[in-house]
Amino acid sequence: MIYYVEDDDNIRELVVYTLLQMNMPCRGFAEGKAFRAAIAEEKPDLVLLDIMLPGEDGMSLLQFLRENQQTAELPVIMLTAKGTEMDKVQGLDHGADDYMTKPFGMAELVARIRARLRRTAPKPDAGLLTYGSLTLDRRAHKASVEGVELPLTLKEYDLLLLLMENSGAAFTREQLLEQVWDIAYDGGTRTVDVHIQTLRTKLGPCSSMIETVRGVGYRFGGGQS
Amino acid sequence: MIYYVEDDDNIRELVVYTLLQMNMPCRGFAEGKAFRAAIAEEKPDLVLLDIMLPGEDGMSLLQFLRENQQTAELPVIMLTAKGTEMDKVQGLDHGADDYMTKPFGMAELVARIRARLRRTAPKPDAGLLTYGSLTLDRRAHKASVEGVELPLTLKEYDLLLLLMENSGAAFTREQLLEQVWDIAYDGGTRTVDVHIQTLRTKLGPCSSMIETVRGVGYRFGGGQS
DNA sequence: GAAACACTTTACACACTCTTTACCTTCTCA
DNA sequence: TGAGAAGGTAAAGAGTGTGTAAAGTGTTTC
Repeated sequence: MIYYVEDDDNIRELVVYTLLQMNMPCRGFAEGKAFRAAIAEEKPDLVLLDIMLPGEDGMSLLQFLRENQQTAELPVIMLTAKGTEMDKVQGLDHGADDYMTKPFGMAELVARIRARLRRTAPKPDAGLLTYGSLTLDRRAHKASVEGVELPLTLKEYDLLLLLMENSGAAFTREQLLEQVWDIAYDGGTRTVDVHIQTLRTKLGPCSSMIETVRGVGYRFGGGQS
Repeated sequence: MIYYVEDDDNIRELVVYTLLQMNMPCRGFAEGKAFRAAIAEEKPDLVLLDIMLPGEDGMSLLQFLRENQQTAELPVIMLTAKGTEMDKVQGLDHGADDYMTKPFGMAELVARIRARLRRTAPKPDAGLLTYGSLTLDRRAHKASVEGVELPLTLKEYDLLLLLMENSGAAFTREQLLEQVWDIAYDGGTRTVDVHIQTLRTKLGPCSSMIETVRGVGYRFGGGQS
């Protein structure tokens, strides 16, 4: 959610409309009071501030945001007609993350907003593969069922990882040997079967997630992620 | 430390000189190759990139930075003569954090650099990493268990720091060698194991915080911070 | 120049993991 | 329904990885 404080109705509505079009939830405020009230209720992901406002100006709103712990880290972009270098330096040094002068291009505004949000966006669960109550954490290199860590060995982990990464896809024993073991298929070995077996045992309630594809090999899950 | 890639000697020297005046350590590079070499040796806190360079252009340098885990999070400001809105949008969407067009004012550049660094700067208490009764103080460069200082050697400290900074993440011996020792994996060496061993001994009651991930390497803590 | 210290290498033992083997169960198709 | 094929399961030997101690190498300090 983006909050935008701007007293000029035309500009405000144009920007709000554009952002909504770009799939960026957004609320406009004509002056500081309503903005403060909204901030108290819900924290946005980013704030766009005009500097020259009737009553309380943007600079003091910025200061207000920075002084409160809850909002001190919010990305703020100043959006204003005051365009001298002094103004920009002052805005940035007061804690703004970016400073754009009117008239500004919508595409650039959106790009700058994205650049800011990119930094604050929570990392996309880096390396977590989840399927039902089974979770595999690549970062920590471990798997768990219902929050309980599974004591997987290296090959078991690699095998489960490969299967989960390609959930729904069936693998032949040959493919599994090549990708997990890094060796060429050497004919009749039951190694894969044995590892699948121990994996299933350790998975407990989730053991049925590894399905046998008779005559072919194995597959993880039904297909939905 | 700030790295600045710019082929125009006059501009580069002017900027470098100004930044140094402002007490911002800075190194200039005339082209991508020297820059890449420097990056491999030491990571800067921020990168200033010109787009139009002889040989490899700034955009591809930006991409290079973003693709490598070690540099993916570095703040990057593009600094260029290409000033159409399209150029800016392209630069920002490729992962730049800011985009300034020449000619730019030095004061504004410095203000924008400060704004970026403000975000990445270590938080006031970020010098302290705590996990249970184990505390590591980066500022003082020492660690303690239950308030008692541990007599760690340099490598032991670096190793513990890396592990604690990435609590919950599993590292291979190879990664540890590269990041703590700054050397490429040379095959069968047990150096890491030995250091982990001495670390564990010194950690005493906290020795179990360093977990062995069999077949992979080591991991600090269970994952919760 | 010797002592102290940090770091690396080496060596060995133990424990765990992997693979093989053998036997059993289940499924398929004539 | 029965033979053969495919997969499940258990156990044991082979193989590998890690803990640990101790020796070796290099650097700093006095």
